[in-house]
Amino acid sequence: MAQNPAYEMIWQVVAAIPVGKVATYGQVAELAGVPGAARLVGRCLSQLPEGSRLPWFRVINASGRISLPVGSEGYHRQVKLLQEEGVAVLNGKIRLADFRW
DNA sequence: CGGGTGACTATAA
DNA sequence: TTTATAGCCACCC
Repeated sequence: MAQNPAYEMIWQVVAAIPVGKVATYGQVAELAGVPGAARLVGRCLSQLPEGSRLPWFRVINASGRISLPVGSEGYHRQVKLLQEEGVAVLNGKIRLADFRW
């Protein structure tokens, strides 16, 4: 899929996010060694195959919200998966205590 | 090399 | 709190 090292790093970082916690795109980018490339992270996740084991749902934007269109299938799935891990999602916002920061 | 794009961000109004 | 704007980075024509 990605021959590009940045993508592999991103996947590695996302896979390292602990269960029950979330991280922002910007933070993932930084930890992946490509600070400032938050958009790259989003691009990377958007291209993930559906059956991927990557915990993509643990990645949210800097506002503590899900970056998928509200009401979309992906949005709904992300909320469900997060709540199943104990991450509180109220009014579309992830509880601050669930962030890694 | 130039221009458009996106699951982003920070800042200003 | 919401909307605009302007940077951001890598990718793809």
